[in-house]
Amino acid sequence: MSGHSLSTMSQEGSVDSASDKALTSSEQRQPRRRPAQRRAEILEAAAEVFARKGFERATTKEIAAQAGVSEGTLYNYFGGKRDILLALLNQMGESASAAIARMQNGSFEEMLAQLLADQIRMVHRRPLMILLLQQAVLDDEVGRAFDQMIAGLQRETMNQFATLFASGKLRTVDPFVAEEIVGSMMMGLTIGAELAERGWHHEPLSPEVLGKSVVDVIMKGLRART
Amino acid sequence: MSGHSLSTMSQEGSVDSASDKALTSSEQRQPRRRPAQRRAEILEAAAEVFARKGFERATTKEIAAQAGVSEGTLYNYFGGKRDILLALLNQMGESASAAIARMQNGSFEEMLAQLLADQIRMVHRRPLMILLLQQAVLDDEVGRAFDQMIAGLQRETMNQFATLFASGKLRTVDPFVAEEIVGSMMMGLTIGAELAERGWHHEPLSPEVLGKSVVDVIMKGLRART
Amino acid sequence: MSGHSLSTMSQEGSVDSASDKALTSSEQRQPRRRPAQRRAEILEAAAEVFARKGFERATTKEIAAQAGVSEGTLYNYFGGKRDILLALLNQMGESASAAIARMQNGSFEEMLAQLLADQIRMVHRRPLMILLLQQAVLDDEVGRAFDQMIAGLQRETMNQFATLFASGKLRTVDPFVAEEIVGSMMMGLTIGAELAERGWHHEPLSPEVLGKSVVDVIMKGLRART
Amino acid sequence: MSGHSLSTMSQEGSVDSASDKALTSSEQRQPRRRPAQRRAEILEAAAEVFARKGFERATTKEIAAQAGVSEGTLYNYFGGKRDILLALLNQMGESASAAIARMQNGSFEEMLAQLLADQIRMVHRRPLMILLLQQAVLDDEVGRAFDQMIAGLQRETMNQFATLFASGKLRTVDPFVAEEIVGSMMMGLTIGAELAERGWHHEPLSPEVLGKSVVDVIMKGLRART
DNA sequence: AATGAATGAGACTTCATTCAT
DNA sequence: TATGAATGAAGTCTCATTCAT
Repeated sequence: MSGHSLSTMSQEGSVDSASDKALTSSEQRQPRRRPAQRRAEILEAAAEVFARKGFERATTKEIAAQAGVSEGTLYNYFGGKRDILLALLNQMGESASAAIARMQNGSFEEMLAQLLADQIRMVHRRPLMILLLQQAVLDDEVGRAFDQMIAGLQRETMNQFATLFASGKLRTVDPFVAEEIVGSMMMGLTIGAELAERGWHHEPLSPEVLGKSVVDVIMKGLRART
Repeated sequence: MSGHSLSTMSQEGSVDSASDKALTSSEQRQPRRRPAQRRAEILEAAAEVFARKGFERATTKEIAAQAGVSEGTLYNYFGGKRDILLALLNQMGESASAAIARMQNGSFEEMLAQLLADQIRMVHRRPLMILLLQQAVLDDEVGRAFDQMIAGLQRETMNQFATLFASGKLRTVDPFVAEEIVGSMMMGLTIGAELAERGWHHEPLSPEVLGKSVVDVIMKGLRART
Repeated sequence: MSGHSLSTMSQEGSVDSASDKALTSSEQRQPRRRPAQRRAEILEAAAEVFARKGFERATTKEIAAQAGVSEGTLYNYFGGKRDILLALLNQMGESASAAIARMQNGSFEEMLAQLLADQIRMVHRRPLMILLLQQAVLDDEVGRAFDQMIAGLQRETMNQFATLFASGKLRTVDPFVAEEIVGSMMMGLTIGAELAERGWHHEPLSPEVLGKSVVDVIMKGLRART
Repeated sequence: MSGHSLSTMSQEGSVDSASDKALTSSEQRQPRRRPAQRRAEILEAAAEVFARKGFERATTKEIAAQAGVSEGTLYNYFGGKRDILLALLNQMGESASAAIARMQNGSFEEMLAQLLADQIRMVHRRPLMILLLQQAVLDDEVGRAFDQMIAGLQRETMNQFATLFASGKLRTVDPFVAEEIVGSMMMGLTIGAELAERGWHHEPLSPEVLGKSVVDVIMKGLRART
């Protein structure tokens, strides 16, 4: 995969199970709360606002309101708006790593299909891929964090490709081209999923069906004999 | 193609053949100049600044400086910053349409490869795909313009797929899935090309080679018999 | 003089003659104006607000209001609040230099008396010495500018002392101590003048009388034979 | 002395003899401690932070950290940041009074020299004179406290001057001018000492040497016959 | 008595847009 | 038509102070 590929950052799981988040704004003052939980709430709120408004147009005021805290409180947990984005990115990176680690069993095809499905689920939960791409490209530090987030995935697929090549099961395709194809496909489908999630034209295809079909076509194409 | 696909918006041709494009800001007073040319210069400058700073962070001041005009002058040609982006998008849409119209000859494979190569060239010239995606998603009017830009391409590929299906040359794959695959691949490769253009990790692959290889793999995969 | 001495920064003269400054706030929009004049008006307003509120408590809003412009306009002329202070300091430094250059004639006593009187007049016009001391001590860049402002004066008095010593007209006092005495006296009187200007206890003494008396005492003290 | 003169606020003595003063912030939980001591620690910490950052830029957070307590605790001992400054000022005033009371023996010259040396030592320990001047000028209540701090000194020197005049030992100089000279000299030297303490240019002169020389020159100057 | 999370007013600054020249 | 000074709304961030624990 070639740098722009993407990861399997899925279920954060642990963090935002708190369903009592929505204590919107009526209390005088937020009661004390476990800092880790408050932090997670802010991240969740930020994800929501970022997805809706983009990074620049998302205001700290709105993030705070969404999180049900005052604006100043944000700065007790994060250095600033940009830091919130970075924290979000790291959080996503960690769950991506966890998801990859959790996988490692079936065939290459199955693995790819699963990665793809994870991507699509992730984007369903947090349609932030386009925003992250944009910020990664504009802000070096975000870029680095974004890179790191996808590094594991990239390493994994590359390893698998190496094995397949060694076993002669792929026809003569430049392995970098193969990598590029798979990576681009993932990126493209992820973007597509985000657009679908946002109501762009078509029904979102089921992650499982789509993942399986796409991988099937790609792998058939890579294996085909001339 | 499924809504998020992308187009062949390539050579604007008309606009920047002018070799005096790089008149960044030195002239004392803009000599007489055809308004259309002035407009094109502003668009060119805006594309450059948008690519470098993103939409929100690009300031009208910087665009004006890059175009070698004063800030006020921008408003003699465009309604505002957002209008400049829309104009840019329309300009790109028009050249995409022109490119598609110019094409229509070879096989489906050749056509796809050419579309892909066009995309990559376009992104090389104006690495704005990520920005446009982001703005399209955030701003309805940009979204509509973006959609329109890719509509022609989408229609065209869909037609071709229909023909292929009718001729029984594709194996049993849901045509929407096929469309999704091709569209996603294009989107993914375009994003990849923009990232490469911005120095992201790998050498940019040659548009021609990449286009051909990718299309070959995809079509083989779509044709393969079970 | 020993580093903390101070200068003869007096009449800016040219700049703020504009008596039409007080076009307080009724117009829709400030008409165009010669930038240099607008700049000087802002400096004048800032001096006034700084003197009244101190640096930190002076708000850009109040400076703008005092100058009769909008807040944003400040930033067309200066990089920020701190830059306004630096500009003020430089302006004062320049008039101090000019005042010193204009002087160079009479005896050492006359010169000192004149420097002192200048100081007191300066502080009468802009009671900013205490503020400048504080900021010079807290902010390196202000410190440097402050230093530079007094460098000329320091050099001048040191030269004069050297001459007096060479001619044996001063009794055996460490020249650095002499310098310290004169410098401290100037600083102390300047502070005293600022306090008086601010209504601190006593009537402000006339610059001329005070300058003459003080210098007389000091020089008598320095010349006295054991 | 003329209002702006300054005092001999020297060794607080009682307060910080405690050698555990430097308990910056390491203890886990403040063990039992006499409230008066805790108060003194906070004042000490505040002095340090005020000297380093100025009054406005000193944050309660930093003062608390420096004192090794939590922010909230500050408010158990003081009404607020401003109150801490006032308490500090009063503390300094008290030790100044004590120092004056302790003195009263030698000649006028000796007394002046000692006052001066005290000043310089005080500023060495707490370089806050400039800050206090600034705040005294901006805040009426601080101004009053500052005034009170120097009132004793002022009274004392004025008395001495009256005696000297009565004895005909001073030549015909307006007693107010004499007072102004001595007061200004003290203020000037104190400022100079603070600047030196802060690394401003020259080596700090020894308090004793400087005090003696300065007083010698001044008194000679005041005594000189025409 | 001590803590430190929460608050929110208000500071500085940016920038798209307007409009007198 | 071109200019760029002026505007002011809105954004990010700071920090003294409060108060539940």
